[in-house]
Amino acid sequence: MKASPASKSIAQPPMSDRIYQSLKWSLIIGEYFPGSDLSIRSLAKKMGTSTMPVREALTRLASERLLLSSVKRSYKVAELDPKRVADQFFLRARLEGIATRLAVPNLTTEQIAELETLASMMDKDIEGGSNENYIVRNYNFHFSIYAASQNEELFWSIERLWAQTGPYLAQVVRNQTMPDEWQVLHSNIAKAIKSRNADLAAQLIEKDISWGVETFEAFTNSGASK
Amino acid sequence: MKASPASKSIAQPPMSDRIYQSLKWSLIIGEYFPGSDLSIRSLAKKMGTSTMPVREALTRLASERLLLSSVKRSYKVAELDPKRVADQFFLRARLEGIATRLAVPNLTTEQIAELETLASMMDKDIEGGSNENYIVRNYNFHFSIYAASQNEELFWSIERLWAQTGPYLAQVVRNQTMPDEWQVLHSNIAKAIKSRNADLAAQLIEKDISWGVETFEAFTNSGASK
DNA sequence: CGTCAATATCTGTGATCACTAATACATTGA
DNA sequence: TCAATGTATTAGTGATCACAGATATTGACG
Repeated sequence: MKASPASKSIAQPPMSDRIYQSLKWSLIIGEYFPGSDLSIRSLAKKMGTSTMPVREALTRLASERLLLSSVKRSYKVAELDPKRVADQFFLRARLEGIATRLAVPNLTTEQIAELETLASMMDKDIEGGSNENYIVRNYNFHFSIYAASQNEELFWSIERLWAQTGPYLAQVVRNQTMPDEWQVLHSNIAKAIKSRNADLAAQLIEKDISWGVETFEAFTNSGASK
Repeated sequence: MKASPASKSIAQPPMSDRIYQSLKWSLIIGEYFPGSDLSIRSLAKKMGTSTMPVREALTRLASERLLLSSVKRSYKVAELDPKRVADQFFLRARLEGIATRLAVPNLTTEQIAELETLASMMDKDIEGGSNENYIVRNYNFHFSIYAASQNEELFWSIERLWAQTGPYLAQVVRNQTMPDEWQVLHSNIAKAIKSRNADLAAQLIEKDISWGVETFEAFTNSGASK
């Protein structure tokens, strides 16, 4: 890693990239709700740029199926659709299981220690009801594992799915108290990884994801589906 | 459904979309080689449009990791990288296996009959050495199966991977005679589906994909890697 | 004849404008 | 009172221009 190449400015990434990343992250952590409209001009105004880079960011997100582009009307987050959400969580379970299996032998003892501290902090987040912290730590926990799979395409595919299921998370989880059963789940995953039991770790990860489908069914059956 | 709103034109999809689809298909069928440069202006000239829609198409493709956008230099197809290609084929094998397992119970007898005729035509393509036809029919064969999985996200993920591995195909396969072992492979897949043996079908699909890794290893070991 | 610097010619990026289509709302008619 | 219609607003799309950075070319000098 060498010193900064540019002489004067710190060579920021292109504006369109920054907007793209920012929006993607907002989707992942559930800042946007299903059905939300995202207009080019209003976003451009908010970000203090022209419409061009915003438009580029939105077309990219739509191309990755993270947003919908209605024919001539504004870009929007997909509406909550049972079949679609089920498909996405099914894929997540498979891919994240695969990634975990690949990762277990690769994770260093330092990385596993970090996972353990993260897991215990997440337990505290659940007790304290701080959903915001939990969501970010949950992302970090999972994706440090998936990064260790050392398969970039796999990592990217999973992150894409998180961005797709994020708005669902916003709708269902963000304003609820988290069930106690979630406690120790991530600690157990860390434990399984520590003992280098790839099958168990993958199994637990898939179980962690299955709550999504279950919570969703409970959610739609309760008549909350608008 | 009312009459066409526009008085003269048939409401074509946006130019940027058409360019995007066209380029993606070119990638899938291996028309571009690893390392190829794709400049906005030259493509715009070739397509008879302004730079704008081309630029949009290219940023979308780059966002899906189908192209690379070098810092300030033109967009390009990724160079052949053993690790990367291996990762992609690994993922393809997993995802296409999953899709096949889901698809087998869903495929109608008519669809299976179509798969059988496609398979026999592919056998003839191999005998006749018509790689071009084989490539397109191979796409149709595989993706009629994956469509029957009825999981759009899965379908899309697989198609994305095909677009990523397409240029590799262009480099390695396009100008070679196809090995005889490929014969009957797809017929066997169709047969397994017909007998509703999902496990066997998935196994054969994964085997069909594994040639990619093997051929690649043979290719790189032969010193052909530039 | 070789090396290096100046420059000309690409590249993508971002801003601005013109255009068409779709929505919202008010006006008008029955 | 309600429905149909027309208009104003707002949406994304595409073209054009200005700009900065990277490469390739060319020229001069050692």
